[in-house]
Amino acid sequence: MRVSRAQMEENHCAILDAASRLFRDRGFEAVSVSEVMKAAGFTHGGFYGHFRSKDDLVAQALSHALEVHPLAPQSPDSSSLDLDAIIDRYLSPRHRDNAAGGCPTACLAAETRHQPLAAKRALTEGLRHQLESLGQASPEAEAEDKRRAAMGRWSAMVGAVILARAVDDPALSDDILEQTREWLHQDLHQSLPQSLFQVLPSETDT
Amino acid sequence: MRVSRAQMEENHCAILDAASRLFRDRGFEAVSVSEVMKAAGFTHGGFYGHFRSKDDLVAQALSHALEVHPLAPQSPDSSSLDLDAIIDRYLSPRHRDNAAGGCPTACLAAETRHQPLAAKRALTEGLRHQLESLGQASPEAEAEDKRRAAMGRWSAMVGAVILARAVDDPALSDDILEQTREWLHQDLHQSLPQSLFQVLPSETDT
DNA sequence: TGTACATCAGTGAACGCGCGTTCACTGATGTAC
DNA sequence: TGTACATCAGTGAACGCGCGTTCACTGATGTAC
Repeated sequence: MRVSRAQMEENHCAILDAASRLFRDRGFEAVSVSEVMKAAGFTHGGFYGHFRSKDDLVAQALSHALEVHPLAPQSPDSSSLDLDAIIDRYLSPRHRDNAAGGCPTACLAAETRHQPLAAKRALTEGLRHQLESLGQASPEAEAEDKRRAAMGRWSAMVGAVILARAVDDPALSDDILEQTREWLHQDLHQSLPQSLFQVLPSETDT
Repeated sequence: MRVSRAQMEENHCAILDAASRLFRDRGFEAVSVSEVMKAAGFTHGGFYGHFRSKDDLVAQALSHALEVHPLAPQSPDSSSLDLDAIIDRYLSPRHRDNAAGGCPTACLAAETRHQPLAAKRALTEGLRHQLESLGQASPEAEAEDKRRAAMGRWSAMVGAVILARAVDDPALSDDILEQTREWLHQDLHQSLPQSLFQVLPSETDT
């Protein structure tokens, strides 16, 4: 049952797609090689024609997921990335409930701590891009402030989705998303007129 | 080799302590029942005299860890919980590098998504306490604002530690902790003179 | 362009291994007298 | 208080199971002529 080279590449991609979804939904360890192959439409035997090991699949699937899943939808006019919209989208019940199709970082970053170097490297690379995107979308004036805000906001976004997913009580889960969302919006609109706050201390002194 | 009732309770606690450390260090799935028993100083056979299943251990160990590990050290004068100090402690390289003895939420919240109800319930309960503590330590005036800030800050703290631990590059890891720390401090000191910002808009108008 | 054959992507049975769990056994504890 | 015995916490061999991985095989693909 040999298959054309183009078909094989397509199959490889199909395996990565299936793995990416299954891993995000249930974690690296809970998903078996056989399950991934079955989800992609194959039997488990062919696996080692595509990957050296399960660890190799984990690293490639993570990298694949992070490439395919950009932080923000590429808008037509690329300069107007709306940070408010990104935050609302990310911290929505819809995203929380759709782990399989959602942000790989929120699903897999914590697990990646226990994975071999290659997976960690893939996550690190993806994280750099996410921080870059978020930094570009930040209203802060200085590059240093953009970077700081990107790291703080991204930590809060990822953390909130992780906590909202782990919690048993739906009301608390919704609240974590909603309050973190509003807290970030508040911070965002306070820091918009950045120059104002540097004037403030002298004003209060007089 | 029967053992006194008091001794048995002590042993039960020793197993929970061992499990709590091992789970935080390497995750629920990567640690076997045998390993936990060995670390506690026993053989694996005795396990089912203490727990109904591994799932039961997971839930009890998580609950135990969250009880033993309070968010803030109980200071002598309990009203002066220093939020700055809590943030610095939590987002320190020392905490990042000491997962086995660190905050259970940062280590296990993400994994708890894949665990049975009992574990989720334990985490939910622990999270409520952590949010309560953080809310009490918050400088915001209104209860609603305290709660919102507690959720936002806690998401950022947990998220930053998770990301810092997952990343391969030590410089980036340090940076995530440091920038998130400073970002939270900034937010904290901006929101301290809360009443000031309500006056601000009218002042800028004149 | 058509034929003959080597290549190799995918199949499915089989492997060793470590997991969670069970159970007959041991011997110190707790208790009845 | 001292003795005889039932209880049961902990031991360690054994279990079935699913995992990651291997390999002889199949048959369509790619190629040499």
